[in-house]
Amino acid sequence: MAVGSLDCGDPLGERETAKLSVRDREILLAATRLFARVGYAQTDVQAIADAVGIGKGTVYRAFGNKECLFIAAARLARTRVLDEVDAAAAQATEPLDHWRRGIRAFLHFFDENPDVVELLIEERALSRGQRVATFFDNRGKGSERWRHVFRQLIESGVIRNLPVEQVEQAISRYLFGTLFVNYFVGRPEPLAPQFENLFDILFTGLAKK
Amino acid sequence: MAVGSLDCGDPLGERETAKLSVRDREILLAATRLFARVGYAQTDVQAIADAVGIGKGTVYRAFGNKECLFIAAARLARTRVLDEVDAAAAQATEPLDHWRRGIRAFLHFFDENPDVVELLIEERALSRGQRVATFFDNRGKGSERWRHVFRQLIESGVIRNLPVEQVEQAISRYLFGTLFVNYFVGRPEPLAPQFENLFDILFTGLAKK
Amino acid sequence: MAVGSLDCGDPLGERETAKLSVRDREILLAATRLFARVGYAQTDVQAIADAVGIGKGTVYRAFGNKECLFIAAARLARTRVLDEVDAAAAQATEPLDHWRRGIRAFLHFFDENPDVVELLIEERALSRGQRVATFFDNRGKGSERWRHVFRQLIESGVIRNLPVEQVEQAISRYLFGTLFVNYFVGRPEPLAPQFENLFDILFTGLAKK
Amino acid sequence: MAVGSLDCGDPLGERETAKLSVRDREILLAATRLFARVGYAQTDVQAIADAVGIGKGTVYRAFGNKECLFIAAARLARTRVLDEVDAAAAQATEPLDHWRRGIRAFLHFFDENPDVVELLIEERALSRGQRVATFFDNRGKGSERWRHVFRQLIESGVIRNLPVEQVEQAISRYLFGTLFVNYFVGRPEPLAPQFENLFDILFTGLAKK
DNA sequence: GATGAATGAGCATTCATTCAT
DNA sequence: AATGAATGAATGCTCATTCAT
Repeated sequence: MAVGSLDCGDPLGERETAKLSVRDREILLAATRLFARVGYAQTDVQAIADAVGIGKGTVYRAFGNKECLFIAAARLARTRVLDEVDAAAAQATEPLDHWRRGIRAFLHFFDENPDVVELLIEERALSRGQRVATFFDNRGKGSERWRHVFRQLIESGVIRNLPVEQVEQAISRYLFGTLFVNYFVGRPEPLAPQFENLFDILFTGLAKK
Repeated sequence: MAVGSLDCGDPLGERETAKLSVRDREILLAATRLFARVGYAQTDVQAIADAVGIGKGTVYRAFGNKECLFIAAARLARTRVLDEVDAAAAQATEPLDHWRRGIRAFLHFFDENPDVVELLIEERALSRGQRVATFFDNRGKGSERWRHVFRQLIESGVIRNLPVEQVEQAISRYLFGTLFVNYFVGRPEPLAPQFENLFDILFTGLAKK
Repeated sequence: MAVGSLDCGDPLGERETAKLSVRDREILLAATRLFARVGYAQTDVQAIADAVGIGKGTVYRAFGNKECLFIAAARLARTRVLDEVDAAAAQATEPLDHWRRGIRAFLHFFDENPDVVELLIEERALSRGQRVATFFDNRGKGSERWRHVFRQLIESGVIRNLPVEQVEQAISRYLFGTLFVNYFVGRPEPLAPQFENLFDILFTGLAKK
Repeated sequence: MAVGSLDCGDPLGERETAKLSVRDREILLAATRLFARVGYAQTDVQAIADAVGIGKGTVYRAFGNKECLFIAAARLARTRVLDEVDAAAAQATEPLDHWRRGIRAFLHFFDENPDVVELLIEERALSRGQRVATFFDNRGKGSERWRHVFRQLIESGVIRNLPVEQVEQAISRYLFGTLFVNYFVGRPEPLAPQFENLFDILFTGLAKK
C-alpha cells in the first residue's frame, strides 16, 4: 500500500486539535503511546482500541484509517509542545528570557514525554519526505512570534547580526540534534538539567575568545 | 514478530564489513537503496533479490533474516562514512584543519548519499532504542582518534577548555541536527556548500562578542 | 451470516406491496437502483438511506435487515412488471392480441427499467436456489389468467395442442432467455423494437415450412 | 473495492486453460464448486485452499486475487462446455445432426454440472456488465464453426432463410432461457430428457400449421 | 550452494446490525 | 418514531521464512 499521500484534513491541524472530543483525545494519546513504543507497523489498531476500552470500528470511524490516526496523533503532540513552549515563554519579560524559557520548556517537554520523540522519528520514517513532518511545518503563526523575538535580540545587540532565518535554523538544528542524538545513542538522559550547558555552547560557540 | 532482539553478529561490524564478498556488498547496496526509498516495512526481500538478480533464498542464506540484512546494510553505510571522513581528515597537517576537513567530508558524504540519511532514520524507527543505532555506536577506535584531535585543539588554545566528551557531543548534536532537520523539513538541500556558515556558528556561537 | 433463510413476510408480496407507504416505496426504489448498479454485496445500507435522505436506522426499522430489504425491492419490481403487462393486455379484445400486447409490454418494461433485470440476476445470485426467485413464483393469480388465454388460443386453433404449462414454459424460456442473453452479452439493446421478429420465431419456429 | 476492472490475462482464456497445471485445475474446480454453492461473496479463499489441501498463499500465488480466481474458474468452465459440445457435434455426419448433437451435449453438460450454471449467474452478478460474461464471449473460433453449420442448414432448405446471426441468437436465447428459467424456478430438473420437446418448439414454433 | 514454490500468521478495513437518546 | 454512533465479526491479501529440489 502506498503510504504518505492520504488526505487527513487540515495540515496544520490547529482547527481540529481545538475541536477534539475527550474521547478522540484519549484515542490519540493511546495511539501516541503505542506507536512510539511498539512502532507504527507493529501496532495493531485493535491494541489502540483496547487501550481506550472501545471498539476498533470506533477508532476507524473517528480517524478514517491507521495513517490518518497516526498523523492526528503527531499533530496533537505538536500542538502540545507548542502550547507548553509558548506558555513558558509568555511568562518572560524580556527577549533573552523569552528565548531561554522557550528552550527550557522545549527540553522539559520531551523529558516528560519521551514518546513524542519516538513519534517524531516514526513519522519521518513513515512519510519518507512525501509529506512535511508535522513538527517541522513552520507555516504556523508560532514561528513568526519567535522570529520577532530573534529580531529584537539582534537589534538590542544580544545576538549577532545574522538573517533571522539563519538564527532560527541554527537553534532548530542544535536543539533537535540534541534531542535526536540523545535518543539515537541508546539510553536517553534528561536534557533539561543540561540547559545551561546547552545554551552556553549554542550562545558562545566552541571557540576560545 | 518481536523486533530488535536478534543476534546478527559483531555489533561493530568491522570484522564482517572487511570480509564482505562482492555479491554480499551488492546485496547490501541494493538493500540500502530500497530500505531508504521505500521504507523497511514496505520493502519486500524479493525486491532486493530482484535488484541484484539473485534468488530470495540466497539473500536469506547470506544474512539470515530481513532485520539482520537491514543492520548489515546500516553497518556498511557507517563504515563508508567513517572511511571517507577519516580519509579526508588524514590529509590535514594540523588539528584545526583535521577537524574542518572531517566535517566537510561528513557533509559531503550525506549530500552524495542521501539514502544513508534515510537508512539512519529508518534504523532508529525500527530498533526504537532496543539497540544502539549503528551510527552512534562510538565504542570504535575511530572515536578515540577524534577525541585526540579535540584534546590537541584545547591544549593549543583553539577551543575552550571543556571536557572532550562535551566537545564531541556538541559537534555530534549540531551536525546530526543539521542533517536531520534538513531531511525532516521536506526538500533537503546540499549541506556541504553551507560549510563555512555551519562551522562558524558551531565555532563562534550566536552571541555578539 | 447465513443467507436465504430469513423470513421477510408474505412470499407473494401482494399484500405488503399494496399497503406500502410512500416513504417505504421510495426506499425500495432507491434500493433497487443501488442494488442493480453496484451489486448487493457492494451496496451499503447507509447509501440507500442517504439516497432517500433518511437515517440508516429508519431503513432497518422498515425492512428488518438488508436481505429482507432486497427481497421487498424485488417484490415491488415484480408487481410493477405484472401490473404493466396486465394493464397492456387488458386493452386487447381477443386472445392473440392479448398475448401480443402482453409480450410487448414485458419487453417495453425492461427496456425502460434495466435496473430490474440486474435485480433479477442479483436475486438469483443471492438466493442460490434456497428460495424461489420472486419473478418466477407463478403461484399468483396472474399466472392463471395467462393460462386461460393460452387455453383459448389452443381451442381456437391458433396455437398447437400442447399442455398449457408447456406453452407457458416455452414462452417464459424464450422471453427470459432473450432478456438475459441481451444483458449477459455486454451492451444491452432495446428489445421492444425487435418484437415482431421475436414473436415470429417463437410462433413459427426456425424450420422452413 | 471496485470490481470488474481487473486484468486477469487473456480474455478468451484458451491459452491459459491449455497450460493449466494439475494443481491449478484442482484449485479451479474447488473454486467453482464453492463459488457456485456458497456464492462469491460468501466464499472465503481459505475454504478453497482447504478444499484442495493447500495453503491460502498458494491460491493467491497462482491466481493473484479472488476475482481473477473466479474469472479463471469461469473460463475453465466455458472451455469444458465448448469442448464437450464440440466433441459431441464432431461425431455428426450431416448438419442437422450436428446441430441436434450440439444442443443435446449442451443440455447434458449442464445437467451433469449444475455448479456451472450457478457460476454463470454469479459471474454476471459480479461483473454487472462491466465485462462481457465469459460464456457469451463469442469472439472465439467455435462460434464461426456453428455459423457455418447454420448456413448449410439454410442452403439445404432445412431452416428458414434468416440471417445466420439471427438464427444463432434465437438458439442462444432459447437454450440459455431454458437453462436459467429452470434454475430460477427453484428445483431444477434434468433438461436433456426434454430434448425432443425443446428442439421441436425451437424448430417448429408454437403456431398450429 | 542456490533457488523459488509453498506456507500461514498477521492485520487493515468494512459494514450489517443494534440500541441509547 | 427516528437517528446515527458504536460495535466486532468477517475476510482479502501480504510477505517473511522455510525447505525440497
